[in-house]
Amino acid sequence: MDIKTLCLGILSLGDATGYEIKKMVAEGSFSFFSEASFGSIYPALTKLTDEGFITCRSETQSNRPDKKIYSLTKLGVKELEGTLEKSPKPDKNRSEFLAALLFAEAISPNRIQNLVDERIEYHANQIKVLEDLLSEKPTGASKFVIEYGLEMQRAAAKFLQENSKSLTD
Amino acid sequence: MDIKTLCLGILSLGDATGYEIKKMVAEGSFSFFSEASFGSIYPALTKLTDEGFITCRSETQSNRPDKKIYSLTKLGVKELEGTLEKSPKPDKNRSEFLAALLFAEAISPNRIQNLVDERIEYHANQIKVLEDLLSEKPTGASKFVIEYGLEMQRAAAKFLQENSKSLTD
DNA sequence: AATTACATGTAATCCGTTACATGATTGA
DNA sequence: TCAATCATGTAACGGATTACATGTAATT
Repeated sequence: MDIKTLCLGILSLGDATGYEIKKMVAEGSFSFFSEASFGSIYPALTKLTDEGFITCRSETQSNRPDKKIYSLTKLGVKELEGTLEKSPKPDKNRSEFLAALLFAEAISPNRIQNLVDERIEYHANQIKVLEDLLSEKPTGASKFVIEYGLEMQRAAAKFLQENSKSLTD
Repeated sequence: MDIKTLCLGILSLGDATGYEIKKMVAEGSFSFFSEASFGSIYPALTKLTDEGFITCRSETQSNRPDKKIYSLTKLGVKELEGTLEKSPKPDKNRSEFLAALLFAEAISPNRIQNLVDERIEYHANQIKVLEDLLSEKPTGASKFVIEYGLEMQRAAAKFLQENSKSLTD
């Protein structure tokens, strides 16, 4: 999913500024399947405005740049609908941990137990973050996505705990 | 993980040509956490050779370009060891499916059931692919990684089946 | 007859990050 | 006092994909 679609989608949930979009992508339920920096979000919003998919109104502020609040237009809704009709692309899961396991086997076998231990802690952290998000009582798809993430983290942690000994002996 | 490290790691499992590395990354147990195209693999191998981390011997073939078989050097082993000492970076999981769910809720709610159905089929396919890999009787970390992937796919499919109704009502 | 597998490599292009530029306010 | 939050935006740079270039042999 490109950043323009991501912005369109986030704006479908409500008006927002570029700064707010960045925050949602960095911290909210989006953070588990997407990333984006200011350097890509701001230009995307400008382009989407030029294309007529969103509009922008400015809110004057003292001591800092004007807030630019973006809203979806009817054309933008159509565009997003069109995108949603297409089948989502397969997931991209990139795990340095799994790669490290494969390579450590030959190169430094004594590192493996260590990698697994670190990983279990990693999952514990991820679970904590997701539980915090859940405690804010999200509803609908948002809740579903967070619970999905939680389930995946728990399944991964469980698998590690039950099977890691097969790696070290 | 950058492509140079990926090549180094794959070569730690045994000598290989660029073409073979590409195949492993596209089809083997690597395909579930990494990607790379010829356009990045060939230049990476050239660079690694220049840096002394791998060596290259050519095998003449009739009717097609010489096979260039790469091997890790001692320096390359050290380099890989150094990389493995560092903690792996957090996973990157990008799922257009999850994003589509969040956005479809507002824009085309009647698409949701459809998305979920497609997704269940997607998992079924992934499971088939992984089971095929398992049927080749891998061992060690390779087996572990494939079983890990299987477990994740099954957990995802199960979650969907048990919770998707909360999305549509 | 057409596609896939084999086998390597370069160039154009895209997409995105990082760093830079600017600057006030609030909390630790 | 130092970091973080708020707020936008551009330019340099990097990393990787796609398409191009070349050509045989086996399979469908």
